Amino acid sequence: MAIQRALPAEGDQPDRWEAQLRKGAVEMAALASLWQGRLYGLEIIRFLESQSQLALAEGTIYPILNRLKAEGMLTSEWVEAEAGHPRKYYSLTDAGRQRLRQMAEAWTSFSRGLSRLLEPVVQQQEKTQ
Amino acid sequence: MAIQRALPAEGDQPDRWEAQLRKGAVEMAALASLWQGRLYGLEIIRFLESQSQLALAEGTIYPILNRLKAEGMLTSEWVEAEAGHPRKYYSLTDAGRQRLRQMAEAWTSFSRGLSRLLEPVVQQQEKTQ
DNA sequence: CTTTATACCTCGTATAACTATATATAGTGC
DNA sequence: GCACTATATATAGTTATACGAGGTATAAAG
Repeated sequence: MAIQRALPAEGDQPDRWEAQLRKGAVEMAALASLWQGRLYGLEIIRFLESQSQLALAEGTIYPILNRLKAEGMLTSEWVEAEAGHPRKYYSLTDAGRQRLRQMAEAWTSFSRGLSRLLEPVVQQQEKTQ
Repeated sequence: MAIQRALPAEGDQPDRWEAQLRKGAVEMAALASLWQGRLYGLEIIRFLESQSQLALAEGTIYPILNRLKAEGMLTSEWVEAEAGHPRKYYSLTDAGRQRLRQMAEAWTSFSRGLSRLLEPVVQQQEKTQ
C-alpha cells in the first residue's frame, strides 16, 4: 500500500482561493452532469473533469451524491458490471431537475454580476480577442 | 440585554446553495471593488450590493479586509469624516492588483467551464432573448 | 444626557469540501 | 483457493468560510 502521505505542508497557498471559487458550485455541477442521463460515481468525476475545470476527488463527490439523494434530488440503482465492482448509477428526479434549473438561473445571474464587476480588471489582459 | 439568540433552527434551506455559490468569490469581489479607487468598509458593502448580486454582512467583510491587509494585498488609512465616525479607507497594493488579475483570470476560466456545463439546462428556459 | 446615526470590529457557530483511509467485488497468477 | 491488483463506493476527521449577534467609538440632534 505504501502510505506515502506526501503531507503537502500547506505552507504554500498559491491556489487557496482558486479552490474556494469552486465551493458551492460542486453540487450544481454534480446535478448538471446527470442532465443527459444516468452516470455512476467515478463517471461523474471523469465527466466533470473533461467538461469543465472541476477536478473532484472521490471523497468529495460521494458525500454530495448521498446528500442529494437524501434530499430526493436523485435516485440510485445498482447495476452489475461485466467486470469488476458493481456500479451505482444516479439519475435525476423531477425535483432534481427543477432544483438544477433554479440553481442554473441563480448561477447565471450571479455570474453575470461578478463578470460585470471584473470587467475593468480583465480588460487590461484582453489585448487580443 | 435579552440575549435572544434566535437560533434560526436552519430547518429551511431554500437558498442554502445560493449562499454557497458566493463562497470564494467574495474575496475577489472585495479586491475588485477597490480597483477604481479607495473605499471604506461599509462603502464596499454598498458598492458590491449595487453592482452585483453580492449582499455581504459586516461580519463577513471586515475579517476579509483584515486578512487581505495582513497578506499585503491592500493598505488602510484612517480618514476623518466631516460628521460621525472616522473611516478606514482601503486601497489595493501592487501585489493586490496582481493577485486580483490572476483571480479574475481563474474566475473567467472556471465560469466559462460551468456555463458550458449548464448550457443544456439553461437552454430550455431561454425562450426569449 | 439620552437618543440616533454612522462606522468598525470580533466571537461563536453552522456548513461545506477535501485528505486520507477503509471497505467491497471480481478478475489474474500460481 | 489464496494473495494481488483494479475498480468502485463510502466515511471519519480536519480545515476554511461566511454569517448572525453583539459590542465599541464618534458626533450630531433632541
